[in-house]
Order: sequence, then structure tokens, then C-alpha cells
Amino acid sequence: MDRLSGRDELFEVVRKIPRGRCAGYGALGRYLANPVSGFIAGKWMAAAPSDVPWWRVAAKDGTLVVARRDPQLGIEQRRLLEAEGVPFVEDRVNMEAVLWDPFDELD
DNA sequence: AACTTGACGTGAC
DNA sequence: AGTCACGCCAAGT
Repeated sequence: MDRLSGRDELFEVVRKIPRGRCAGYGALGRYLANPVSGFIAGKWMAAAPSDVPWWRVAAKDGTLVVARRDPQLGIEQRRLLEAEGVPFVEDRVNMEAVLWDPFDELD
């Protein structure tokens, strides 16, 4: 009713991820008024508008999921993250260092 | 206009 | 370690 569609609400949450931090799909989906699985959250992220920091979303273990279907985009995501000072281990984000959970912020 | 298909995970078993 | 259920929506046919 007076709430955004789950997808739009997800984008709102992604906008709140601070610079230099990174969140997992599952955590984001769980935070919504109507929680969804990480699977669904991922699908919604595929349609993320340009004004949301989509690159600050990765799999829980730090994998840049987008690289799976578009290696080029994966490279760009890594570049954007490193530009914010996000540390990498091999080809993954060091999630322990930068993990952002919306429940921790209680914005 | 109805139906099918594809789309950036995660944890439980 | 492999399989499976979970649940949404838009573009194409």
C-alpha cells in the first residue's frame, strides 16, 4: 500500500551503504519490510538504477557476483570499490573488514 | 491479454 | 560436498 515495492525499497537500503563499505545480498533482503531471500535481492539488483551504489553489494563471502555473467562489469566493480579503499583478498572483497549490515545502523 | 522465461544468493538439509 | 527451496517482476512471445 503505502510502502514501496520490495525492489524499490531494496534500492533505498543500498543507497544507505556508506562509502568504503560493502553489504551482502541476504542481509539487504532480510532488512526489508517484506523480507526476501538473497536470491531475489540479487535479481532485483540486476535492475538497479544508476543512482544506487550497486558496486557496494557483493555475496556474503566477498565474491563479486556480477563478474559471473559480465567479467567486464566485475572489473569495474572492483575498480570502484578499490577507489573507496575497500581491501581485496585474491578476487574477493575482504568482507570482514568492510561488511555493512543495515541492522547495525538502525538508521 | 495470458503465458513463459530469465534474472548479480544463501543457508538448510 | 552436492542439492534444493525460497519468491519477485519485467521483457519477450
